[in-house]
Amino acid sequence: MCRMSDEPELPEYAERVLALTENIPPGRVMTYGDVAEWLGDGGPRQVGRVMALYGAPVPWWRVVRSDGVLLPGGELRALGHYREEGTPLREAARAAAGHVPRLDMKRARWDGLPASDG
DNA sequence: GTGCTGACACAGG
DNA sequence: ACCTGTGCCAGCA
Repeated sequence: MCRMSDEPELPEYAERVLALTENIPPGRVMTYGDVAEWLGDGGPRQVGRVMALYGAPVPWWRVVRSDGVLLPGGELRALGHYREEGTPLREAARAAAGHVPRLDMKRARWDGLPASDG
């Protein structure tokens, strides 16, 4: 009822983002924009903020950029999980040259449906 | 209110 | 592969 000022949206929105992040099946990923669109609120930047602030306890590596570029600093950790979960990566011969592999968004992108195989 | 910044997205060079 | 500009939403000085 008499809600004088707006509530802090940090737990509300954050919890939804985190819930969806945990909802993402192994071997699959969602983009920041997809998460925002799936929730029907906020934008990719808000999702990014939530992940940066509260994404620690959740599989944050399953939320990536549309480019498929791994997070700077967490690339090694994320890469370990990807290889562990079998997430489709674009591992070209370049990877051996010292380049960091990117995600194969075409196959790794998840639409939010539990029965979605790809 | 204004301006900058950010785990973003897309188009162009 | 690299950088630039624009659009987007929210937080902060």
